Amino acid sequence: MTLTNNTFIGEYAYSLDSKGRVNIPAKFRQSLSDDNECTFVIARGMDSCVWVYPLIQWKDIESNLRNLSSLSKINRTFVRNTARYASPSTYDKQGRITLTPSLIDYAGLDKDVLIVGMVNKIEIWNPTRLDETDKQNLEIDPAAYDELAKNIII
Amino acid sequence: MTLTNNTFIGEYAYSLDSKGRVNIPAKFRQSLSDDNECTFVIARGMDSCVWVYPLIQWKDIESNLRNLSSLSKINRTFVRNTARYASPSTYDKQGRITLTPSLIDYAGLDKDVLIVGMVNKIEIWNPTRLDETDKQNLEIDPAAYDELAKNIII
DNA sequence: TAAGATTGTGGGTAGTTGTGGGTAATTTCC
DNA sequence: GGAAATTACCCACAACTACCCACAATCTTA
Repeated sequence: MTLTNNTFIGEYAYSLDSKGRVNIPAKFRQSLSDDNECTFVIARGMDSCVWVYPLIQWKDIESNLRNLSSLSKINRTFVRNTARYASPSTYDKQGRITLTPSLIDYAGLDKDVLIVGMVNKIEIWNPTRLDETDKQNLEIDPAAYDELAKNIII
Repeated sequence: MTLTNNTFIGEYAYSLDSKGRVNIPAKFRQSLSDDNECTFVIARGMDSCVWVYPLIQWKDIESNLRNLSSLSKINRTFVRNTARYASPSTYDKQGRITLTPSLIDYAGLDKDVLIVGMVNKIEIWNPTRLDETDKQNLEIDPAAYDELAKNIII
């Protein structure tokens, strides 16, 4: 069975080895379209996790960044913060990508990691941190959910 | 793996040697298209860092500058400030470009430097100064930042 | 149920990359 | 014109990365 291309759902408990490699779940790899050339772009997530984009998805972001003139200070800051911690990573014959030490540190990753499908991208979490984040989000403003409900049918 | 040509992302901690040479990260060199003839143009950044453009990207900028009429004072100032400190630099067999003493001084570069991919160009920073700049940017108007983020799906 | 294929994990090796320094060619200045 | 300084080119080494192979656990299929 195959879902839509470049679409990721589900959760997997995998491990990060001593060389900073994590396996990308086979189902996720199968979902990757060929024009991605087996490559993801890893970046800082907005929560304390690692974001993993399919290459072509990232190229979209990149072309938006390219159109921001560096004359404006806010543009420079935005481009820098976005591009700085991003890097491409092609998976090896075993299906693993290599994370940078900087990202491992940022997300506080240890041996055991949780890989979460986020539809258009993938998140890599330290399980403990995800628990904590979940707890905080229980207190989410119900009004915000209502606002969201206007935009999405579930 | 091949990303888009002349596109630079990621952050690298490299060093400036006694001869004023810095390595251009291998990934950045691989991204350079052939028509650049292994040449960058180095210039003063708008923050206190060095900007490094691929040659053909710089040629674009030059032709934009050419279209600014010198009748306007702000144009004259802008063109002068941009052109004045710029100079081409071809990398050697080890992949290093040589910075001018003037630019090293301007960016306050020491032995340890941080190389940052800014999509269409590269920045070379004194790590301490980048930290300071980051802190100042925290005070940036969040509304303006959000506005920017709204137009880019990340 | 058993055999085969696939998937996740660990480690070894060869090639690449970053860094320092040396030498020859070129330029500058007296 | 010659000496000094600067620049460009080359070599060497250490650290790192990407690639390869091996194995065990899981899933699939006959």
